[in-house]
Amino acid sequence: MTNIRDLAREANVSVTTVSRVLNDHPYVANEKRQAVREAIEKLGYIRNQTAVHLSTGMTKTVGVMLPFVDHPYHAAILQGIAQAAFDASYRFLTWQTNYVETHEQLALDALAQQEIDALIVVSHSLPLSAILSYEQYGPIVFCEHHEDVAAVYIDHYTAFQQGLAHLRQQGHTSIGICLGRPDSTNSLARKHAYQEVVRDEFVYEQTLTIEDGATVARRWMQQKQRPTAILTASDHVAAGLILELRKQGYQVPGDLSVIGFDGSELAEVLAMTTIAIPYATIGRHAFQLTIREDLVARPQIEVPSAFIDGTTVLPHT
Amino acid sequence: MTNIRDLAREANVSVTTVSRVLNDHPYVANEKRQAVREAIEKLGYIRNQTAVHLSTGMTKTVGVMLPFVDHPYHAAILQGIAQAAFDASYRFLTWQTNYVETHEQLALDALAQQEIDALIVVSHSLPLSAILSYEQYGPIVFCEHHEDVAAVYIDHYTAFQQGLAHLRQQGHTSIGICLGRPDSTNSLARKHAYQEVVRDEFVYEQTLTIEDGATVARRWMQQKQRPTAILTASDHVAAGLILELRKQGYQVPGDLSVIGFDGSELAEVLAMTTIAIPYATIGRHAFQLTIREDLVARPQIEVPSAFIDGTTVLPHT
DNA sequence: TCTTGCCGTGAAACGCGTTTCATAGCCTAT
DNA sequence: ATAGGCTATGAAACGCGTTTCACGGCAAGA
Repeated sequence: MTNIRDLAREANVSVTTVSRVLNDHPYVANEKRQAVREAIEKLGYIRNQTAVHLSTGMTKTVGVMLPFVDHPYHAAILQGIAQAAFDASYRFLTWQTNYVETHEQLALDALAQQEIDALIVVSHSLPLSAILSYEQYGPIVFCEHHEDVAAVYIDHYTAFQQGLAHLRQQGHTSIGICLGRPDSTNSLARKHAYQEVVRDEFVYEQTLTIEDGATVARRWMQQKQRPTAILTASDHVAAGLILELRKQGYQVPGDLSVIGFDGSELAEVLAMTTIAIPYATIGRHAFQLTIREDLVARPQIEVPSAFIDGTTVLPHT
Repeated sequence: MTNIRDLAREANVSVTTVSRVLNDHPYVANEKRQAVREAIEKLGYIRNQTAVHLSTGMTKTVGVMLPFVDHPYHAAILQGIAQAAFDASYRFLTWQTNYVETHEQLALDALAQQEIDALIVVSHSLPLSAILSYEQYGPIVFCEHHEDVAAVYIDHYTAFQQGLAHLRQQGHTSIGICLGRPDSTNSLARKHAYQEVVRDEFVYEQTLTIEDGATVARRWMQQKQRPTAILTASDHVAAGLILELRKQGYQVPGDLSVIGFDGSELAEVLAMTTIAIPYATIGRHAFQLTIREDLVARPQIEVPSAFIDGTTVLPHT
């Protein structure tokens, strides 16, 4: 592998000058610049990025801590990160944690070990304080709302309120909700909005996938006391719920009104009533925060959700 | 930042000994090992990974070139890669290329610049030869079948044959297919299987998403000459097709039989007839190939597809 | 004419962990 | 008694690009 010292020798200049040419520094005479370029061509030089990283103390790489890369919600955020990182000539390393704390720890270690310049935490299981103690090593941005932390988030409390308000407006009083991990930041906000207005609780927890939605459908069918409407925490869960019910001969929204959450393609093709979340935008903002100068001020960005009226809610009679 | 020279001074040993302790090399006396450990503790030393990378000439990182991180098919492969990489203590960098050649090039550059040790090409737009010319810089593994290239793939020709055979067995003679990018390796194999047995062609191209499936439905509804069955290249396209048709009052499989492709959760909840592909397995194998000693032999791994009988195909009468 | 100030260039230090090579003590097999 | 092998340790080289600092030259402003 030829290095810049070889180039310097070949072009009869110092390594400093070679470095300047490589980095487009202006203080290089045209003939020397030319000579260096020829040497690069002749020797087939390729810059060693690792050496650049060590020398500059930056890797131009951000880490992403997220539980699953193949769940639609997380993948959508990842896509936003990928796009913004690309635009800024950054790369991103992904830690798929499955919510296992020791795996999350590895992403934090990478930050401390200067393998990444900053970390985006999409969702986590470790306590917030444990994560924040690594802020000394580099910027950490969250995709969930926490006090006094750099974050880009949607207000799940208000979003759920919107959904609940719509159902109550349609005359529903017996309303159920599907949540993901019961103690996640988002679930707590959702449950909060729910418990404020609902007397008889129907809470289905641990619902993340289409299959989980189908499971909720089966549970609902067996219940003596049933809600007349269900607000879910994801379009996929809602889709599983709807499709399983229809498969079993029930009517949606005739027998059960359903509201999704995400605003995915799946919701669109099912003409589902849902709450749209701009996930890619969250990812983009999250990345941009990591490279923002004023990150020490721990900026917070709230992105809006949008209620989308579809055909999976009917007035309760 | 304290470094190993600080540690050496603090522990009264040489940097070599410190390095040995850090790497669990056996030739270190217990007292010295202990002294170094105490120095690490006292000074709060954290290994600089970038320096390790430069020194060893390895990054323990593989690159993944793929068009989209948020499409189910690619995300599923990514998930397999993530898992296998994790198990081997590797990391992975993702290049989301959108099939733009200049973006694909960046992943190749990263390989040449020693930013990654190996590259997994999930899907590409650049000519094969252009990609292979970078093999001199490190292992390259494909997730598509190509002659004389390290690859893990499924036989799309045979998989499609299976689907077509099933439809013909059910009496369908007027059969359509949905393809993704028309000239991709996979599409060509599929078209090949199709054209071998079908006389009147109904080929719907550029179908990748649920929405695209809905679009196919609308086209189908307007056609005078219609196929009685459609074989798709993804469950999502099939789902869009099915749901849109049902929304418009058509019967699936009464009016149109549909076969999906992927074996996704979505297919399951729709009880869709489909062809299951173990995408995560593909990802895992692909990663494992990158670190295989005998990669120069360009091993090929074919993973099997499985026909799944569902409820979206009826005999043609 | 003298002081600034910018241009252009290079030697050397810097970032930091790993690895090679030489050295020395000690034990075992011959 | 001696050659060979293993343990233990450190100096120095290595991987390689960036950056600081010092210096000479030249032009513009005082």
